[in-house]
Amino acid sequence: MARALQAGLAREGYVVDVHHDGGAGLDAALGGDYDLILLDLMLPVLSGYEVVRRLRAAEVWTPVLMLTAKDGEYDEADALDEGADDYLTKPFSLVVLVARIRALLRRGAVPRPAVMSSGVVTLDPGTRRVLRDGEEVEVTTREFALLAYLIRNAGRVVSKSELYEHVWESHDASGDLNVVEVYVGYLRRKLGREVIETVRGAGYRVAGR
Amino acid sequence: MARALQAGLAREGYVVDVHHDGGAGLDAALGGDYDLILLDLMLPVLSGYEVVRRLRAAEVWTPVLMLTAKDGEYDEADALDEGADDYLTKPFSLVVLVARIRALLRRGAVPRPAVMSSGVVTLDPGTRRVLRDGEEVEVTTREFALLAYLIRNAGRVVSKSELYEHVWESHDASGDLNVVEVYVGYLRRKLGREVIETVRGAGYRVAGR
DNA sequence: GGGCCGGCTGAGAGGACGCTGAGAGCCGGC
DNA sequence: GCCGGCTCTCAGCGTCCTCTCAGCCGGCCC
Repeated sequence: MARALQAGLAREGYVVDVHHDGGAGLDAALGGDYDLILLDLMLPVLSGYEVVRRLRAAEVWTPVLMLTAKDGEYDEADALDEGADDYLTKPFSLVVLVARIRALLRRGAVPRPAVMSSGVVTLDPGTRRVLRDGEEVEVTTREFALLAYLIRNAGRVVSKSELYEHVWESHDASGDLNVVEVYVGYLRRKLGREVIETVRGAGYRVAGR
Repeated sequence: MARALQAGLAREGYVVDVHHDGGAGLDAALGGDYDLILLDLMLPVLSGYEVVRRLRAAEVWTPVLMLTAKDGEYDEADALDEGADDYLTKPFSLVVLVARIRALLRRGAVPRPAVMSSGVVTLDPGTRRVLRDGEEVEVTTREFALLAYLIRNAGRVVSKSELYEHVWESHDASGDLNVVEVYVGYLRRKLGREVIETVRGAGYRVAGR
C-alpha cells in the first residue's frame, strides 16, 4: 500500500519519502523538513498515535494526516486530540486523499520558507519551482526530486546509494550509481558548483540552515 | 438539527450563533469576527459551496467545517477545493464534531490567495465569460471549466490527472489524459500561448498573482 | 613519481512526453 | 434530414529527458 500511495502521489507531483515502521518514521519526521506527514495508525515499533504524540511533544508542528482501517468514532476523536490534523479511514480513494492533502497544505504551512539550503537555493514543491538568488532556475523532474531529497536532508552527508534508492525509487539498490553523479553534475551546472558538496568516499552534502 | 448542535456545543463551552439560510450566514460571516464556521451544504438561498466561495473571494479566511448528508467522495473533494477546511458527513456524533472543531481551531485561519483572474485573463463564473486584455473570448463549456480550474489554482502546478478528475468528472482517473492536452491546446490558441505554462512531467501552471 | 580509485563529464541512443491535425460520433437547431 | 458546433480519439511527429558509456581528471597512497 505504501508503494501504491507513493506512486500515486508522485504522479500528482509530490515528492514522497517512505518509512515502514513508526520508529523510522518518527526519526525522519523529527530530522527532515517535511510539508506533511501521512501516518498509518497501525505500525510496527511505534503506533501512529505514539508518533504524533512524540512529534508534538518535540514541538514539531508538521501537519499530520492519519490513515487507518479502524473506524470507531472514538479512535478518530482520539487521533485528532493527540494532535493529528486530519483523519482518513481505509479504504479511501486517491482523489479524496489528494484533496485532503491540499486542504491541509493550504492552511497548515504559511507560504513555507519552502526549504533552504546554503542560503541561496530555495525549493517550492507546490509550484515545483527552484530559485537561486531569487532567480527561477528550470529543472527537470528528476533533478527536482534529487535536489528536494538533498535539501530535505541538508547538513547531513547522503550516500549515493541512499539517493539512488529514494530518488530513483529502486528497491534493490544495486543499479549503476553513476547516474547519481551525472545528475549531481546537472544540478551543479544549473545552480552553481558550491551548492552540492562532494564528500569523497561518502556521498554528497548541501549546507544545513 | 441546528438547535441540537447549538445546545451540544454550548455544553462544550462554545458560544454559537445560528443562521438558517446561506444568505444570512454569509452576511454574518463577512461581518462578524468568528473563530470557526460550521456550514451545511444544503441551504436555502445560497448553498454551502456558494457561501465558502464568496467568503474566500472576499478574503475572509475563517476556518470552515462543512456538514452534509451527501457522501459521494467527489462532493467532498469539491468542497475542500472550494476552500472548506474540513468536511463531515451526516450522521456524525457530537464527539467527532467537537474533536474536529478543536483540530481546526488549533490550526487557525491562514489566508489562501484565491484568484478569479490571473495576469491578462479574467474569468467571470456568473456570466461564463472570459476576457483577455479586456476583449471577450468565446470559449466552450469544457474549455471554460478547464480554465476555471486552472485559474482557481493559479500559481500551483496542476497535474493532468487532477484536471481530468475535476474538469471531466471522471470517477476512475484512468482515462486517456490526452484529452487534457488537446483542450489546453484549444485554450492556448484562443488566449495566447503564454497563459498556460507546461511543466514537463508534472502538469500545467498559470501564473499566480 | 606512478598507479589506483573515486568522481566528473561530454556524447549520444532510446524513449517518454507533450502537441497537433484529422476525423468520427453526438446533439441540437433549422 | 442536414448542418454546424462541440467533444473526444487516434496516430504521427518533434522535442526534451533520462540514462549509459567511455574517457579523463585529480586526490591519495605506496
